[in-house]
Amino acid sequence: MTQVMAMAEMLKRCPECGSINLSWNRDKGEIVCKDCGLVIEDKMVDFSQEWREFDSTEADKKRRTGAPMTYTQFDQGLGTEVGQKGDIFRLGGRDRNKFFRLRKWQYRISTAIERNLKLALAELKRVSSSLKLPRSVEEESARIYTLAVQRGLVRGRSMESVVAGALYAACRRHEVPRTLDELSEASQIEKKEIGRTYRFVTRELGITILPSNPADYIARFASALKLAAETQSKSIEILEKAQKAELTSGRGPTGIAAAALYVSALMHGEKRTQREVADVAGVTEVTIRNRYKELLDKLKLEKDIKKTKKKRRK
DNA sequence: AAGACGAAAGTGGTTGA
DNA sequence: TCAACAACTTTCGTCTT
Repeated sequence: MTQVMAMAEMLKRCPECGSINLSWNRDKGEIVCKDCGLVIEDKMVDFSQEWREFDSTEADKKRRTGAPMTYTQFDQGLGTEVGQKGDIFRLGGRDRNKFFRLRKWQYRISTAIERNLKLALAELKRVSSSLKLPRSVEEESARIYTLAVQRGLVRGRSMESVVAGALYAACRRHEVPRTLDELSEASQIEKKEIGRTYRFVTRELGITILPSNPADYIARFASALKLAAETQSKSIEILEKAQKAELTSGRGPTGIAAAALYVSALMHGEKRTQREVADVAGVTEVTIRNRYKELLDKLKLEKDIKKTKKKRRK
């Protein structure tokens, strides 16, 4: 018993520096150590169940309205079947005919959509869990997918690509950044295909997506590069300045985030090569260089890193 | 030798006629 | 539907450390 408690205690500590000063960003599925900046857990398990059941009596007491309503079940967890029970025998002739018709339609509609959704949601869960996406995003993407199926948007497209598109859209809406590359990796769908269906689905469904913010990527990239919290917050500062200087519009957000990180790493003497930063950000060194150069002349940051390049002549 | 830098050519997507 | 365009990539040669 004491062992269990000891383990639970350890989980609340940063494995890097031992600090207990952790902050948990539920929406992003990240636990961040406020002292050293390490992202301890961006692999969110499943926090959606708020009680535990030790036996069935207890389960019955604690459950409130049965299974939670959820879009990750094909019928949102609330199956409806027309007239299975005894109700029908209480109806007269005409009503009874109407009833049969309804039941037939119900059956047809549900089997067509249901078959598709069952498969698709299984796929969605697979991809989502391999990307360690938080539950809220999974829900959202399942909702988007369901809408897409109901509007017949899947016709002519592969189910998997629509699933990937829905996931990507959900990530963007929840400001849980995952790049197209990561989605592509997890779903085995080509990047451009995901992008295409993503645009198509969001346009058809009228989903508005805010342009993704480079700052959303910082925490994850910084953690992958093992950069200090100080460096991380500095790079966010840089990003804000860059935004004011209109350096961010039209550029790929990952490139900007990568460049900001690269610069702030230099400034704090935590040198990382362009190659390293480029790899975790999924862009090329060239892009980092371009952004980096823009940051330097537009924001006049030269003096801060002068020590590394002192006798450079134009 | 490895990293940083920049030029040139190619790719995929957006936009506007 | 097509062409112009911007952002980004790939590739490669040169310079710096």
